[in-house]
Amino acid sequence: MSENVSVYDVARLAKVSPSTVSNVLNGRLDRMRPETTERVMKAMEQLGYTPNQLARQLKTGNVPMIGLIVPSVANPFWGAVARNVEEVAQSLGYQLLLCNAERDPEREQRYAEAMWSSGIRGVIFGSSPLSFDHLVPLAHRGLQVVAFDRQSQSADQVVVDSIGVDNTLGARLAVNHLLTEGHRRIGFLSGPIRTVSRLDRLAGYQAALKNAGVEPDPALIWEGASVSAFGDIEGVEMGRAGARTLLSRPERPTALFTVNDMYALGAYAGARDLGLHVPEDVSVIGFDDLVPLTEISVPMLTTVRQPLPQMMCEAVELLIGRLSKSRTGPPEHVVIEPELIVRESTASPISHIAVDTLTINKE
Amino acid sequence: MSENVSVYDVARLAKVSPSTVSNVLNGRLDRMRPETTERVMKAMEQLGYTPNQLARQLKTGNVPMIGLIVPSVANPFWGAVARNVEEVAQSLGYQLLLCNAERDPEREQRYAEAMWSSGIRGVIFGSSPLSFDHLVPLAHRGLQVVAFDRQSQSADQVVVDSIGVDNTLGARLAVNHLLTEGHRRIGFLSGPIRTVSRLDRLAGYQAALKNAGVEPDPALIWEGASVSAFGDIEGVEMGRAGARTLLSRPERPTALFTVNDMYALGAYAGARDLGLHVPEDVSVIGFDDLVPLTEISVPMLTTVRQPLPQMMCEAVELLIGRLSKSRTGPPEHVVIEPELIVRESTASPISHIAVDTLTINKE
DNA sequence: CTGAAAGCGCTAACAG
DNA sequence: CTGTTAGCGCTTTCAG
Repeated sequence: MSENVSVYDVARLAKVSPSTVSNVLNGRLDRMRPETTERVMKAMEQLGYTPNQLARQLKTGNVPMIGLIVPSVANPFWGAVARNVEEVAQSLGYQLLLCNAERDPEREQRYAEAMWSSGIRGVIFGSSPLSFDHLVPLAHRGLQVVAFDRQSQSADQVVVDSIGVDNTLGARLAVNHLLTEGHRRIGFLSGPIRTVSRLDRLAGYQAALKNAGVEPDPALIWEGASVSAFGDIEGVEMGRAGARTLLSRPERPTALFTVNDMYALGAYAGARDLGLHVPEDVSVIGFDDLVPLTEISVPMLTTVRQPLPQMMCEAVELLIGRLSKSRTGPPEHVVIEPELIVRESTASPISHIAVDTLTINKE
Repeated sequence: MSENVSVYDVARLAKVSPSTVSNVLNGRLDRMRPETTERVMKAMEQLGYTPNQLARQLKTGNVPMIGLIVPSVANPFWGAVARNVEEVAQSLGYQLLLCNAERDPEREQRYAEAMWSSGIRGVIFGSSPLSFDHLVPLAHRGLQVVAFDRQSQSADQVVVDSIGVDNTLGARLAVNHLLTEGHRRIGFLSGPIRTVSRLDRLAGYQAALKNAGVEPDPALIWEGASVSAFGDIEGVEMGRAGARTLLSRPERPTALFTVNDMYALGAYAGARDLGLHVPEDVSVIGFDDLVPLTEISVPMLTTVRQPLPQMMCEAVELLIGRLSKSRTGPPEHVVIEPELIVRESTASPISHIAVDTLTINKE
């Protein structure tokens, strides 16, 4: 249970001064004879010395750690995000402090403040709330934030870097695919639309319909109310409920575009509840491309892919660029093109026999 | 970009001494006049003062943070673990430092050391490697560790608290269920069996068979070799490959017990690849009960549930009990009884019509 | 090439 | 009730 071996102890044993030990620690070997280095190293080993990072951090102000605030890592999507962020942060010499904020601005702020006061100077927000106003004070003090899936709006009091796919485009890709398959009554399934990403996906959905001369029917837009605090994992439940509702309408939609893959999988269940088959009776298309879930679902899910590895890599590099002062200037917004991954959950509404034989003309 | 408001600044403004400010900070209000408190508070606000946790931690040695080392949060199971750990740690005033070690002992050790040197004194290991020998030095210095799903063996050089389900029992529950359904050729599907939990599940599988007078056939045990570093998410791929292999044997198994739910879902795919149906042609039973995946899969997955919320709650309490010195003494091993959740992926091998009409006699 | 000394911001005796 | 003081363990000028 030894605790307290300090540079002084090492110094004494090696018969040098503490500052020399510090120099060894920091690789400034050019300032001393190789033999001195040697002696110091040996002493460290003998004493089982480990540098106290807290002291170092207090002194230098450098805390090699970034924060990641997500709705909930229990959601496979955010789990994957965390996994990717950790991977690249690690490779850049940073550790990851993870927080689940459950989309609660207060919690977000509390976390961000706690991070700031433990020396963390950069955080990635996965939650992408509509406004970052609650972060203004911290941002003013110098907290760097990069937002996932959210560009700061002109109305914002604080500008942040951001990274994300073009959600509007993604939604249009999805809906256009459905449209060219021949669908006209296309439902939109989502939970509370309180994030820009969801807003954008809805906008893209509506735009694509209008573009094709189809008037969006508000009755086909289902916006579930979040029930519990455990929110995210329930995309499945919400998707299921939403699908049941929409598919029970007198003139039911022939296709469902969902705000993410969990909702889509839930929609499968909802359809099944009503004795409907995917894609024969109803096409379903998701968002995210949560491999491997999308590949093992039956039928395999057609969805819009967000290339997480690249995205999170960019995000971390953006952030660390700021932290290391190697990047300054106005906020950057990296927007990535999403890709439609066509699998088995979408088909023509006319007949499930002639599925692939229709002439498909891209918009 | 202000950084550096210290207790001294506050003290000066409030016309008190730094120690008084410190006392306010630490809620020792009984040591001063209410009006003094008032003045200090006002000064803090005026200056936008935030206590520097690093300094406090350096001074007191208390770092309210615990570490969690898992194979990969991209795996929904570990994501759920992280989620639960964070939840209760948070409620006990601790934050969570998360690391993906990819089951690599070296990485585990590096992380654990980094944690130690930043003042973290307790970590939860999800990876549950076969041996904790690599942690001996840290444990000797006083690092508290609780292992998930792994009791320390007598041969261990270091004893740690642990929490986990009775994996042997879980496996027996699963296999017995299959046995009473009438299955005799039951396959075991797993990735590398290098953790006690997997070892135990295998043992339980074998024990249950023997108990029923069925000689375990080594040819029905499939132990996939881990391919990539991204390991865990690939349970699905491995399960698929394993199922294909086992189900292609001349006398193919009529049921598959998999080491976890991801493998089970992969097994679905493998069966499908061969034109086989679950559960008509082959029963599948998993482990973990990854809700909601198990409930939206088709068919819904029969599996052995690990009650994560309780388990992680226990784990964190165990750990924080040690950290706060409120618990001392020999290592504790909390073992929880797993529960068999029967859904739709298991049926009698004889006929898929008579499924539920057999006389079922529990062992 | 190496050492002495002054803090980083906070806390905790111990005096007053 | 409140102030003085001495560090926590490390880094970093600045002298030797």
